[in-house]
Amino acid sequence: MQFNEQKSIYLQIADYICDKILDGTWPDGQRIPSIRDMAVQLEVNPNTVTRTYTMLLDEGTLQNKRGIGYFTGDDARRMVLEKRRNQFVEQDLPALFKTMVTLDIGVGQVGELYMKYLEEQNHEDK
Amino acid sequence: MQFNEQKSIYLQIADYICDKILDGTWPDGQRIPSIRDMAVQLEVNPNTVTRTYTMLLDEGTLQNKRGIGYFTGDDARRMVLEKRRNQFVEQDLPALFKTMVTLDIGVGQVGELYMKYLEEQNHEDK
Amino acid sequence: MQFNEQKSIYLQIADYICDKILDGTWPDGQRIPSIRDMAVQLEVNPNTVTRTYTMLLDEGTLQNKRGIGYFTGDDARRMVLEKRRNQFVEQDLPALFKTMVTLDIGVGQVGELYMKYLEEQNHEDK
Amino acid sequence: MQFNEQKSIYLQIADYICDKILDGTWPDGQRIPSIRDMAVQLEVNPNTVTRTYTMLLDEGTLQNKRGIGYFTGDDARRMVLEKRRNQFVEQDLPALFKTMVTLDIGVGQVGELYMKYLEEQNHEDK
DNA sequence: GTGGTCTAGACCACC
DNA sequence: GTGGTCTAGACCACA
Repeated sequence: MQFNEQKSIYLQIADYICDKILDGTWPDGQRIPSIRDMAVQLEVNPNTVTRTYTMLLDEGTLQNKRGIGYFTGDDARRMVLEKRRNQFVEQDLPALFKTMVTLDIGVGQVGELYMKYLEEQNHEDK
Repeated sequence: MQFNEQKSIYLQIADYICDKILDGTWPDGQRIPSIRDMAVQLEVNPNTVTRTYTMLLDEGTLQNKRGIGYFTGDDARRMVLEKRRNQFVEQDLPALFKTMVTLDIGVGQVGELYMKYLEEQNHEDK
Repeated sequence: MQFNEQKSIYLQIADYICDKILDGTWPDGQRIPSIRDMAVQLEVNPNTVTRTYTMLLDEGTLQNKRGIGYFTGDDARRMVLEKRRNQFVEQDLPALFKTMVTLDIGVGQVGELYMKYLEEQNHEDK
Repeated sequence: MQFNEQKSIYLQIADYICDKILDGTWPDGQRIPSIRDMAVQLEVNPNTVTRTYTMLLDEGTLQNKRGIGYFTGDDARRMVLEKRRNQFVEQDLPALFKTMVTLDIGVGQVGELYMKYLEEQNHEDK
């Protein structure tokens, strides 16, 4: 996996896991790869994965059954969705709007770029 | 000046300077406060300001006359504008779009929130 | 390590590292000493080494794996060679030539001095 | 006048003056511009010119007649020539030779570049 | 363990 | 006065 340089790796792993939960790859209560497997797969240090799992455990996004492994939480999908929605509306959007004002970029232009984006995604999926 | 905890101080100072350049407070080629003055004004260590100035010097946003002081670059405003625009179009927007798709939020809703944002700004300015 | 007084220490450390890369001591992609180790070894402050490493990182001569350490770049040797060659051909030689003209010293004399230099080096190596 | 960023301005002014002495523009004992005039002409701070003049005064390259002005020394040309020759043979050349060895550049290549250099100079002079 | 950042304070060359 | 460099020491996030 390719990691962004501007964000901690353990947080990027958390995003990766939440993506899987959101898109249905890992339904609520599903077992997820062990720390060791995940570390091998993502080519990172096991300590880094541990850090991610611990954080998501504290949030309730993951649960741990001793000696068996890690599982998604029983209400994981809803929680992730809500967390992201809050983050989006309260943090990301205001910052974005501020930039739009500074750069004098209107909603119209953003809308056009969005259409272009959706098109590109479609092409890639095919 | 109040600094955000999530971003390095020296980067926030850089943003602060670029804001000044963008809004016309410091036109192209204008002298800006000396390292010491800026440090006193922002209540940070001179070394931290030095770091910011050096970075912006390397970028070309600032220039430097020995023994005299730092000045905004001869083409500073355009450079900052372009830098921010690129950042917005190539980094911020794609991230936004990805989130919109994941959270199933449409352009319409974002547009409404934008209107609300502009309104709030208006109230604050009054 | 002994440092020259006429040049900044951090630049001399950079030269030192580039020498190691050029002579094959540190092949491309090789891990180099940590900032702390290098600082102890060269008897300078870690901040000074940090400054060197950061500069070479920006150039691409070094690369960096978070939490692990610094490494020579994947194409470090070629880059250093080219950088030095450019410096030589575009800066050093023209300055030399200008002086030769001013002082009315011909290629022949320089050639003789070069031979003498090579001889001396030979004696020292033995 | 355009100044190099890597060398102090006052030293570059000294070089400029020595060049004038060497090429005969200012013969031995000739009056040279006042500090104020030189500063205006070179677009630098008078203090900087003062520093240059003082240094050259100490060396004997310049002399000062109180209330009248600055003059080249009575033996200025020979002194400058000797100073430069020593600098060249004892400092510049060895450094250059070392680089040549490192970069594996031979006398032959340098000779060719020298011919090219002389040619370019000829074109520029015409 | 690693690097990244920040502070405090000092000295220097330079304009 | 200006910036450039260096030291000392500290704290933090990260792997």
